[in-house]
Amino acid sequence: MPPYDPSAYPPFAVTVDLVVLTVRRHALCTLIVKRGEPPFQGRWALPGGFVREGEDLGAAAARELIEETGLRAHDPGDPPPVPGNGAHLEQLATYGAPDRDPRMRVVSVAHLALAPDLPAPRAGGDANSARWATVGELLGEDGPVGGEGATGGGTEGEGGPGGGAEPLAFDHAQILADGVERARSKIEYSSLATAFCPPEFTVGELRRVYEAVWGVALDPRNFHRKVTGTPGFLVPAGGTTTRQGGRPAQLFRAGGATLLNPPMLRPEV
Amino acid sequence: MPPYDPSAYPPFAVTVDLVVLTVRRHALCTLIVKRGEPPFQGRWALPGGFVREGEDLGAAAARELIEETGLRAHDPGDPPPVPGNGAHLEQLATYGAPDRDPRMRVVSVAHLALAPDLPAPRAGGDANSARWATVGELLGEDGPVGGEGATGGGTEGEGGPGGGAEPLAFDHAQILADGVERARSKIEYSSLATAFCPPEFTVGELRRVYEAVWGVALDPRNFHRKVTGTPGFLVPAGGTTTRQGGRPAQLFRAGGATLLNPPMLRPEV
DNA sequence: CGTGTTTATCGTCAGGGAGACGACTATGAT
DNA sequence: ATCATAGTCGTCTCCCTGACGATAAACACG
Repeated sequence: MPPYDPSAYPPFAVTVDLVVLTVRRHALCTLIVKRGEPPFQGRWALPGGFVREGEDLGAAAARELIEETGLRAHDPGDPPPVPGNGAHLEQLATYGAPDRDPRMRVVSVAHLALAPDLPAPRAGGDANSARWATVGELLGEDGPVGGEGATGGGTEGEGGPGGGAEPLAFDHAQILADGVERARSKIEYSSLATAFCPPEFTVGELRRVYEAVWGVALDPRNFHRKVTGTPGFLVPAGGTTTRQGGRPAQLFRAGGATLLNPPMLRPEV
Repeated sequence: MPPYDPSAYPPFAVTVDLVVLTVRRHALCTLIVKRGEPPFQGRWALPGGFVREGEDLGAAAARELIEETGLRAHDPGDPPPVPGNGAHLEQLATYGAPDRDPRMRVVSVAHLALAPDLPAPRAGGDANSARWATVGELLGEDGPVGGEGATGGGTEGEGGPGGGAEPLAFDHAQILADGVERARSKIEYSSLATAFCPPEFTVGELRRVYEAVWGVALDPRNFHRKVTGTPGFLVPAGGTTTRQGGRPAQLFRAGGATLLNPPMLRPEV
């Protein structure tokens, strides 16, 4: 290696971008914000921002998450003290193609956040510049889960009605795709799907999370056997609820186990 | 978000660090280089260097890999045209703690490379400033595989004889640990273990790779049944070899499958 | 040249987990 | 009362895995 040369330290800007996933109305959704300035002004993008001096990467991601959603992140290591409105946050990957930002050389450390369903997004006070979009809408994955699927309801807000919407700014479509794939694969072998649920939830609610993230229908009986039979996955919370209609369901809380062995199997094809 | 402020773009240096793993003498080994200048002068570290202007992150990692080992990286996407001396290379994670480099703010995008056994390391022409070290030696994992284990042989070179050696520079011990864990988990559900093997290899050689990476002993009969029974994992290469002694073994080549379903199960406990 | 050693490869058998699906329970809606 | 909806328990079969016996084909010795 030649001796160090000052010209060997080209300056970079470092940002964090967030793939914030949640499950809303049986569909996997992600938070997007409307860009207020060039480049890509007026286009939708993943939330994010510059890493500050003296700020750790994970801290920058957690700060952005709070700014955009109010969610407090908890580290993957320690179990969430109050799983209430905390989100799982982990590093996803880093994107640094030389031309990914026309202004300057920017390296973005993307993070993945999994959050329970939230009332409404807030974008630093600006209301309609942030929204939840279904992943299928952004990535062109057309394939509803079962009957009505993701395009149901009626208050779909803006965006294209049927087909794919305008693509995300920068390389954010790729980042989103990577984040979704990470989430889809990680709920297979970890208990991370509970991060999409409120502090107390039923087996059916957890199953609907899996169905929304994977985009498949699961057998309620086999799912129930699997999750209740995996030690440490779920612990009974005591009560029951009937908020889904039908027979009251037992309430559970996320157990201490983080790795599922054997894993949940995503149905093939 | 407040309007953009030039002070919000603190300058960073961006580097790539490499966790190059291989299997040598039944032990999982990684490439380390001796630092020639401060900080951590004289200490061992992972190979790496600064990302150049206009250079992609993956390209920088591939360039460093060639500089340090002569190995050409092939992307995970396309199958290696000639699996000869090509290495698997993928992004691992990014490390950017504010104080990880005392000189300046440095964000390092670590990459993981898996390579077949190589004759000898070369460090940009400097011979004895690079070496293969066993992962157990660097991370303090003491637990030989079966009989003699990793500390066998005699030409162990420099470094501490028995116990743990001097810790790696910077946060490279953490990076190495993360890379090893990635490799250990990824050979479970992918055919990546073949990246440790020469272009043609036997089932026994592949089994010894698994044993070295996981640090366990596997049943040869069940392993043989598993890998030969998984479609697309191995394709017969035609010949046989006896380079391991004993009955001649059939030669195989890595098949097209990249994901193993069901996965190879790492024995617990 | 036989014997032991080493490695490869084929078979067998029992146990566990998962998919498919039947049956029953408990609530609200009509 | 009846139906629709959801939850929960059981059963059955198939496949995979782990444990392990047995055979095959090379080499190293005497």
